[in-house]
Amino acid sequence: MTDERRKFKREPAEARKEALILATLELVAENGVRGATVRGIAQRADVTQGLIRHYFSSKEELIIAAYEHHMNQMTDLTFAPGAAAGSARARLRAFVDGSLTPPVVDPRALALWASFLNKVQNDPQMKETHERTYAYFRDRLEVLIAAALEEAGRPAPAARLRQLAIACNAVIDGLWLEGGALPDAFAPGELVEIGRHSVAAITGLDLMQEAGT
Amino acid sequence: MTDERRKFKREPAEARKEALILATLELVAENGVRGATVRGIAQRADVTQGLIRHYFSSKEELIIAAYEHHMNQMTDLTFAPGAAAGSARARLRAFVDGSLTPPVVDPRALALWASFLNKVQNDPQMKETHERTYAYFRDRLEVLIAAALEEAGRPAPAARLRQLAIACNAVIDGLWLEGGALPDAFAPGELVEIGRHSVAAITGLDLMQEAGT
DNA sequence: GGAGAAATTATACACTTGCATAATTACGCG
DNA sequence: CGCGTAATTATGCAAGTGTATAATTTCTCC
Repeated sequence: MTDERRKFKREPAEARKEALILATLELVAENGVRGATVRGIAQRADVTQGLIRHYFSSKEELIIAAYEHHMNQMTDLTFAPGAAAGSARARLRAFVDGSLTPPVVDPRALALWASFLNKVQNDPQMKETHERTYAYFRDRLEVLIAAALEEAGRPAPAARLRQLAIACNAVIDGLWLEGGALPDAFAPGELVEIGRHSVAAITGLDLMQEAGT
Repeated sequence: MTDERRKFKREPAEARKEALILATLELVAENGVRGATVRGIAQRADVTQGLIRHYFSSKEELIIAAYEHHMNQMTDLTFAPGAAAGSARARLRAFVDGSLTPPVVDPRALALWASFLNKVQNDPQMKETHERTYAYFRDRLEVLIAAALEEAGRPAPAARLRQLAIACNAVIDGLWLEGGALPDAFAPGELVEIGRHSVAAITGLDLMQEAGT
């Protein structure tokens, strides 16, 4: 007798957990946190609903795990590209480019952000993850701007650096938001071009020329 | 016999509808669209749940009515302040100020935006309302920028105007978002100052001096 | 190959949800 | 005043929710 029709297959714990988390993110993006039901998640991950309880002690815990997974992925996607670049100006440009290109700019990413917002504001653990990630982004951007200004021979005081970082972060966030909300409203590369121009105008740096070592 | 303990009071239809819509917006902001239950809305509006069916044929219809009410209010709040101002530069500055001051910048407004996003992307009617409002904002901003540039003796071609409007809209949206997400992270007036500086830097216009006729 | 343990499924339960329908109540109008 | 109509409440229902627990199945190890 062949076991070809065995009723299920055992999987390594980490793989199953990740599959459940990915299914959760899909459904949260499509239907919001409350719309991502335990049964729906199980179906999307090709398991029965009972299994979720075996890996996560509650739906709440699964949601939190999914949120942290998503935030880590977004961070990696944003900072991976420019890590190796040479000049501060080139790294700043790489940061802008990475933040305004798929898969960071993406309807699904925006939907996830919006869906999680409510829970982020209420749940202390998720709030902590959110604020940490946000501070990480903005601090890193501020350091990049400071280095690029220094490099250009025009260092700026801390108070001004803070304002520049807030402004550049805002324009990037705004473009990210609009690119995700209206994917067809912008030509390929248009967001990057506008983002570069805007950051350049705000900081007074030249981000347009390609050579950057 | 005094009727002091009569079990309910009749209200004009419009007043009751608005009360239900306001209660809906409260709950949507707090718990998301799915978290805003018919029973919760009725309780918040001090009626029993059956009454909702009397004024709205379904929860869906109530949600759509609430969304349109909210969008209209946001539009009014943004454009009312600067309508009467004199020079184009002053009107542009009033637009920036209005967009970056409470009650436009507000955690509740951000929560509503995020909560509605999912439904906006799926429901055609809500999508239409959203895109119309968004286009109205950006077109109006583009017209303001065009007039201010003209006024300053530096008219710009259409393609550049489009990019300037997208960029300015993005920085305003981004600051609006961050002000709503982290209300305590910014000093009063700080967002307006950063917003003015950023729009000024992007467009090359001077928005800082106060006199504006 | 077969026992033991862990992964997975199957089933059940109490609760909430939106909606429908019947029963009351208030209030204008003769 | 009292009658009728519409606003409002009261009650019920079928479907969906998260979670708990029992029943199976797979796989490892000897």
